[in-house]
Amino acid sequence: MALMTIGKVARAAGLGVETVRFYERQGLIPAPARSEAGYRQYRDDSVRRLRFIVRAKGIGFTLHEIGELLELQATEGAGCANVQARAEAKIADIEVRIAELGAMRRALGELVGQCRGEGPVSSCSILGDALDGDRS
Amino acid sequence: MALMTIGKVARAAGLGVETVRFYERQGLIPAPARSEAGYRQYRDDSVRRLRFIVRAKGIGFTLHEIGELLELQATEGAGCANVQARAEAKIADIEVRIAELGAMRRALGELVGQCRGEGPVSSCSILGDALDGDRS
DNA sequence: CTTGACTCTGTAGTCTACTACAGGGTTTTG
DNA sequence: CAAAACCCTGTAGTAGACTACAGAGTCAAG
Repeated sequence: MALMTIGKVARAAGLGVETVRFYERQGLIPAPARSEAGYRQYRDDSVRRLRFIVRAKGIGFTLHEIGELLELQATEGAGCANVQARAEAKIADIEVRIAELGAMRRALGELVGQCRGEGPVSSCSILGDALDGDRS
Repeated sequence: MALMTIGKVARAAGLGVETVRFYERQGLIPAPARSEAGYRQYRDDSVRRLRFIVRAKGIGFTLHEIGELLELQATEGAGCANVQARAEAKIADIEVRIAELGAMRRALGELVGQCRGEGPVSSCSILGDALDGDRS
């Protein structure tokens, strides 16, 4: 399983062939070696990289942000401080998202709790309250 | 501050006028009352609703999902069980997102930890490892 | 009472992230 | 050794979420 065609990496990563080529055009994955006939030849670390992209996308990162995350990983020797700073910024970003998702989950939890049975659903405005209440 | 024009709600919510009209077309906010001249007249709860949309969007919900969240809140009396089920599904959804963001944050944290100083950044591949390692 | 800021409807353009051909060559398999 | 299944490049179309006019009416300050 040393080298595989685009169809195989795509399937392994759960993507379409066109999407893999698209990611290559976007610079998210490096252009792979080519066979004599011009076929792309991938090694299995490409699958890892593609899976990473899929997961990051699922979490809500844009392709551009994913590109940044991948660069963090790739940046060689020099600019370690830079890499670190960017990683920290990303972490802060993620923590904000987590906190806000937590607030939303709590609000929905309360909604479910109060909705128990067949009440008048009048308290469903909790949702809005809990979520737009504090903003500072 | 009983009634305001679209420009004012837009500014209060941190959006453009066109975007507010767009959200109305999409059914995310109700069509407001109109002045004699046909101007939209908003009450300040519109600002809350718009801010909710902005925040939910920031967290990574699509407009469609936001519409669903807002419906949960709005559904009157009947269909409480339905509302509950949908809220629970949304909670499960949110928890998955939180977990994945947590994994990503931990991975980035490790990256930052190891990158401390000015090492050769060779260990930066942690990023990939931690994130695509477990998938079952 | 004019001028500039604001609003209206409606349509069209932009950006992101794909997705789908067209038209052609290559590899594999029955 | 065909025929199916793949791969190639390049272009164009789609869906979501805006964003920007055009052309016209309205309101508020000086």
